[in-house]
Amino acid sequence: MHEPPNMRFTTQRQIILEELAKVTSHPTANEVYDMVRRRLPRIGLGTVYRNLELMAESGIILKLEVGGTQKRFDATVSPHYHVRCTRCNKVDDIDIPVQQHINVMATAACDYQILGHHIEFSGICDACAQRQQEH
Amino acid sequence: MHEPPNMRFTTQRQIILEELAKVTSHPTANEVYDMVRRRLPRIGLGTVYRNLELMAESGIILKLEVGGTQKRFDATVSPHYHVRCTRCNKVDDIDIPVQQHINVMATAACDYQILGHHIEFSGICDACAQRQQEH
DNA sequence: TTATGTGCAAAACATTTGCAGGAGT
DNA sequence: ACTCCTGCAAATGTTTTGCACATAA
Repeated sequence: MHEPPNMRFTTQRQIILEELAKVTSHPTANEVYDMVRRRLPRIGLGTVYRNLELMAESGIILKLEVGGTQKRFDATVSPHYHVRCTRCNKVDDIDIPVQQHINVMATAACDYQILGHHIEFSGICDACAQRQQEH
Repeated sequence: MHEPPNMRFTTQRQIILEELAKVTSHPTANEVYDMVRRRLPRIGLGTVYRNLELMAESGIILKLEVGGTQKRFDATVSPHYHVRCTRCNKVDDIDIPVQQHINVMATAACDYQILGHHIEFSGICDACAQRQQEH
């Protein structure tokens, strides 16, 4: 495909990555923008989008195209899946060892050259389930 | 959750569903709009969006929130997964029998109440693979 | 008759892009 | 110096919404 482009080590890039690595949530571009703006008040939203995109392309971070309207970003690159709460839209990691198995089955089941996959679970998170019980 | 609302049987609704059922692709709202407009030239794009949303909520059709910028719709409700070509963005069905297995594993692996899941494979479709070979 | 649905246009969002100046290498 | 990057603002693309009129039940 593509070699990572000749990427410069700018303050903006560094701080975006640092802020993303600080959280275990899976923030949207706008949430990253808010976090980064506390340290770099003059940064532009476009810069955040451009850098998240670039870093995702070169595999430094993960871009999640999960349900909902906005894309989300994740500093954890190692393979894992995601659960999204259908009530509050929170996204969490989930780790089940089926990666290989599923790719093999998929390769057998269609005439695509399978490159990978992502599983998105939907469910109700603990907090939302309890809120429901309280009534 | 929710009961299907009291839904009327309108011409627009019927034709949207008919057109969606005609194709095996997974059209975007705008593509559905184009198909339907051949038969109902005065239909509004808003109407198409409202109806696709309503029918998805009541389980008549499937709304796919797959990678890419637009949502896609599918008249096939029975459980199946999807492959998306990373070159041309085409989406096809793929059927592998791992549904149960995966839900059970996920339930054990997190504290969400798992409701379901979707797998999106990414790969290169036949057409794009051949185009590459030709050079 | 009356709640729901429709067409139209505007609004709301999310994301991308053009450009002139700024900063890594 | 020479690119690549940034801030800003405007443009784009997708989806939602307000409203007055139409229509299914």
